[in-house]
Amino acid sequence: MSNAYNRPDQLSPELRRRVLETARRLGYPGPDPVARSLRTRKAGAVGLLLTENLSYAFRDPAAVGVLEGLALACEDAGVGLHLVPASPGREDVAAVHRAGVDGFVVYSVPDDDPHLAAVLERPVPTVIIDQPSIEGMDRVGPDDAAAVGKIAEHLVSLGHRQVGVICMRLARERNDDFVSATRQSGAHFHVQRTRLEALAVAFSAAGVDWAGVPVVERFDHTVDDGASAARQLLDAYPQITAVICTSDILALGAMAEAERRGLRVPQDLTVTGFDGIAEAERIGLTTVHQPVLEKGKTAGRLLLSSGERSAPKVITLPTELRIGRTSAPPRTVEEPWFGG
Amino acid sequence: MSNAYNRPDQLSPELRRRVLETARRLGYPGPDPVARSLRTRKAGAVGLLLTENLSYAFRDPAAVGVLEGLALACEDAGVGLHLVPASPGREDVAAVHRAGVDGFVVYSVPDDDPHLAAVLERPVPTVIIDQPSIEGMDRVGPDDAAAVGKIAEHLVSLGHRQVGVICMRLARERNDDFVSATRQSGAHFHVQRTRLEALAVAFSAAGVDWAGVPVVERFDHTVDDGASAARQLLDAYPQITAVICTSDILALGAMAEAERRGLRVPQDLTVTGFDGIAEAERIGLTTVHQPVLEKGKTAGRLLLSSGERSAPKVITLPTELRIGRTSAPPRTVEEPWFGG
DNA sequence: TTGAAAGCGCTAACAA
DNA sequence: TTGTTAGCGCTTTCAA
Repeated sequence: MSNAYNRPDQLSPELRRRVLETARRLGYPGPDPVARSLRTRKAGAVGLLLTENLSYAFRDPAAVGVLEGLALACEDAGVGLHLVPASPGREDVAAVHRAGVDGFVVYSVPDDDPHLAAVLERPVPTVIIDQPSIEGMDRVGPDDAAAVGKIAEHLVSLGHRQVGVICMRLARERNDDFVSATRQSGAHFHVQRTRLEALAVAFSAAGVDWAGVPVVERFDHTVDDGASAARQLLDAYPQITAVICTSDILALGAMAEAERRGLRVPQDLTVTGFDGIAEAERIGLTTVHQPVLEKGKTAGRLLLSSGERSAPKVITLPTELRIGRTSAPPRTVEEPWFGG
Repeated sequence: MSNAYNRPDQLSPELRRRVLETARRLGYPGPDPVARSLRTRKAGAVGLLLTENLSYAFRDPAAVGVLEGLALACEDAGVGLHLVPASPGREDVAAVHRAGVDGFVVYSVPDDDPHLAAVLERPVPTVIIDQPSIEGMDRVGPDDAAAVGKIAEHLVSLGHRQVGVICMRLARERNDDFVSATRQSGAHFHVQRTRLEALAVAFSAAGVDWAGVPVVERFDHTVDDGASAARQLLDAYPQITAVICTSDILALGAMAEAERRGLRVPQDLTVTGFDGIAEAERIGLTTVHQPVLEKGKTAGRLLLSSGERSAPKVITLPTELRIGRTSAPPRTVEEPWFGG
């Protein structure tokens, strides 16, 4: 019987036909996939753990690109992609335990996420995209430090010394405010921490006191939050000549806020992003482009080929500084004894 | 043992602790989700069948919105969302058989899709979004005929009589060309067929001979295809005053082509879309808005509550005509004996 | 070539 | 309160 469905060549066509016809007549709906999975020890699906709020994830083209790439890799391999229900608030880890999958892709979660811990307890291969960075685990992501270094270099060479930073959340607890040095160095999001550290290194090297550089954090990753962060930043530090954002989405918000205040970009204010989403390209945002589709694809392929490896693999994807129309030298300060 | 994991209240905390600790010491990774699913007859996941090419699906905000809504509904219910690997070309239906899910959501597939047939053979509840429309099955979608009727009415009242149509694919076979009457009426995509029929009814009522209205079809759903379709349409029928597109994505392409030809919209050419995606709103496209997020959410909830029903349910979502800056009365033809 | 049976790992019902 | 066992539906091995 099983043979009729799975091994057509192992029995006579005539018998196969008869078996299948009888099965249909009896209302047999075909082999049960779950029972088959139990027996064959193959679920035929890859789990995706994503603890960002879905509404923000689906509105960020960079995240959608990763998702698309992963879905493409799964499609190529003929396996399903199982989105694990998990949101930042919910502590319900059961969904991770319940997921019938052959492996997990973890996309951009904090190092202390309980869902992540649950994934790591599962006896299946796991690939991490972006963060966290865990010793001995497969990971795919850009070289954040180098990428941000390019941005910093660009700004320093333009002459910017008074800069401000807008970053995504640094921990699971909300802090829509300025960030202390402690919070920066203790950030649970590896990507954000690395980017801030790289900025600190680069600007310190240029003679800027990093302790004096304001960093504003936003929990939610939306254009509006980018705008409100820019407002908070510029209200407190109007002398800032460049706003460095750790994502294009936040940078789009900063651009909107600049316009609202009547600041021309880049003449009055320089704004930079990170990711290289289509809309950023369209408006000419100075940013770092990373190949998000490739990131998802690579992670999927890495996971699906993980049987063939023993040593953990970390794949670093290339990034490219894209200088657009939103960065320029800072405006020369009018000397007071010259002006009116 | 099972109780220790699943029914903490059925045994003493002390015993539970001891059992769990011993389990950990022995390297027991927790209950196997597949075996559990087999036993409980619950997979804890919803399947999503989407036979559109992923690259196009993820680039269309209307599709992403549906996906997001569905994912949200699943998250609320604590069940996973299983993307079934299926692309338009691939005839490999096995993935549908292999998916360990408690039900399917089918999103916008042709009525003769083999994957769809495979889904319908599975003994699990199924909800269809948009198409196909199958008697006796749960379905969620807008009233396409009424929605397109509003567009047609709007154009007729503006005075348009010479119109052209750009539509998405009408069958699984590629036909990037003009559409014959037979192909129109025999279209395997219910949504497209309905929209064309509604246009035929409305324009016929306004005294326009529908047989004389050119309809151009595109297999791939991209902005570029919209542009090439507009080119084909306007090259052959330069007298057209309005281009009706069955999606915003196609309309964006038509807009680009109009600009390329030096046609001002709406003075020289009226362009309309369908869906109401954010970018359409941003550029002021005249279109019909449909609540895509709600569509996905509603479908998910409908599926997850399908145990409580017996009669099939068809849910029609509201649509709204949004008149933007891309529609205006046709340019008055300069009478030859007046002009130069 | 065809049929029979063991057992995948779990849960739920029942026995002690 | 705790321990035992049948059986979910399949695949695969082995016997006929």
